[in-house]
Amino acid sequence: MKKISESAVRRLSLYLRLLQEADAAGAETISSGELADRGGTTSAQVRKDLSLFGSFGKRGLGYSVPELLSRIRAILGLQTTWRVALVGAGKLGSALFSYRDFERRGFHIRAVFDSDPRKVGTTWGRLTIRDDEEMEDVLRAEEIDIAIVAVPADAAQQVVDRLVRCGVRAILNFAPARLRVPRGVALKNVDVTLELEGLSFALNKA
Amino acid sequence: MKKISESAVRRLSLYLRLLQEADAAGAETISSGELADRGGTTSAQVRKDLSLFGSFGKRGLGYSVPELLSRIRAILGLQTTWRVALVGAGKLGSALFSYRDFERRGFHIRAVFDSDPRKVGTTWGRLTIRDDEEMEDVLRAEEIDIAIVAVPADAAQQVVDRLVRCGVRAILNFAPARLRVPRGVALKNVDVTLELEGLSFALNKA
DNA sequence: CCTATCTTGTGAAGAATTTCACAAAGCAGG
DNA sequence: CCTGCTTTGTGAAATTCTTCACAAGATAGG
Repeated sequence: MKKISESAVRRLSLYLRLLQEADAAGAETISSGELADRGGTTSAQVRKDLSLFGSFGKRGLGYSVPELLSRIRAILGLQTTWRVALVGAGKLGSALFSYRDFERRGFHIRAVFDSDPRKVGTTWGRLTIRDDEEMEDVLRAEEIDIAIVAVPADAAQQVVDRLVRCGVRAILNFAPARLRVPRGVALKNVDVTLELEGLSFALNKA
Repeated sequence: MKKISESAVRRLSLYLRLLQEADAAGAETISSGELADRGGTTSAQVRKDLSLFGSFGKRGLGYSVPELLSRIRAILGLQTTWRVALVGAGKLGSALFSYRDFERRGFHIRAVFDSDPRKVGTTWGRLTIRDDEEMEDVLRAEEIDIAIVAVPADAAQQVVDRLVRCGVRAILNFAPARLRVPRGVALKNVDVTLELEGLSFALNKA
């Protein structure tokens, strides 16, 4: 299969959200132009992105909202629910844990870890915070697919190494650090400072 | 001046962090190759990125760490401290508020807003949470440069409109929504669900 | 001063991504 | 069934971004 660029995947994710909104608003069909307007891109871009995976529209009519929804869900692998572990039970971990949107979109948090003995054993909702040392057992028992790393930067590489050793193949990292993972492990970074610096650049330039 | 791509700016931000690490480790000079290795890119990319803004290195020697640090800081506009407002005093807002790294990097939170009357008036450290309605006065009094939006998706556009009306020209949005801002206002989105969906795609494909 | 060794800065080549533009397909109305 | 209007899917063109490759500057050692 062709190589799909990261930006194309991001846009698919965006289209998915726009389609959900259109669906909730009762729309039956939607055109590439409408998707483009709402998503801040161009109709040609929308069609190109979709054409990477097949042809889902009807000429003259546009796309069926429910069909395109389910096509994109299938492309993104969102038809199963993913089992997620959260590493780091600090403020950020807590905020992510109680963010209900994940659940709604099929990302279920099944385990929480922290290395601080004062936190280990306390409960968050239905979950008990486990010690980092228990990671291997818990990850395998819970069949975790994806890990979210919300620990300080200087602990992040160690945590990631352990996750990889335990067989986790997708990691979302919030620590401001450039992490090494072996080929075959997907890693995404959310780096807020970096985004703020991007804004600083824009302000500085203007 | 040439147009600078968003990815180039992100990389500069990354180089800055790597340089800070190298500086802390006592390095006097660093080569494009070393920066590339640590940053996961190539030496040619590093040199191209830097060459967009000038020539800061010495042939045969590499770059002076302190000099390159201060050059990149200047490029990114990080020599002043930026005055930041946080809109939304929920869990995420709270986590962002207590993230000490922002302060250290020159982003000072000077105001916190929420629309919930039960939160308004309570204090977070040295700051009192203000009502959204007070935004205009407070933003002008505090000379806010950058706003961080951490409110639910359905409130985000309204908040952004108000911020823009109050003269804010840089916004970091955490709500899962595609927001409209007029030309001249810089907007960055941090969208965790989108990143998770990217991981889902990677897992699904493999 | 001369040679050997680095490493930068940068045109030019190459790759990837986005935009253009249009034939083909579908519908509506007569 | 024909005409007019719409919107897709997609090669080709244009643009943007990355990598290559090498001349030229800088140092060190003799």
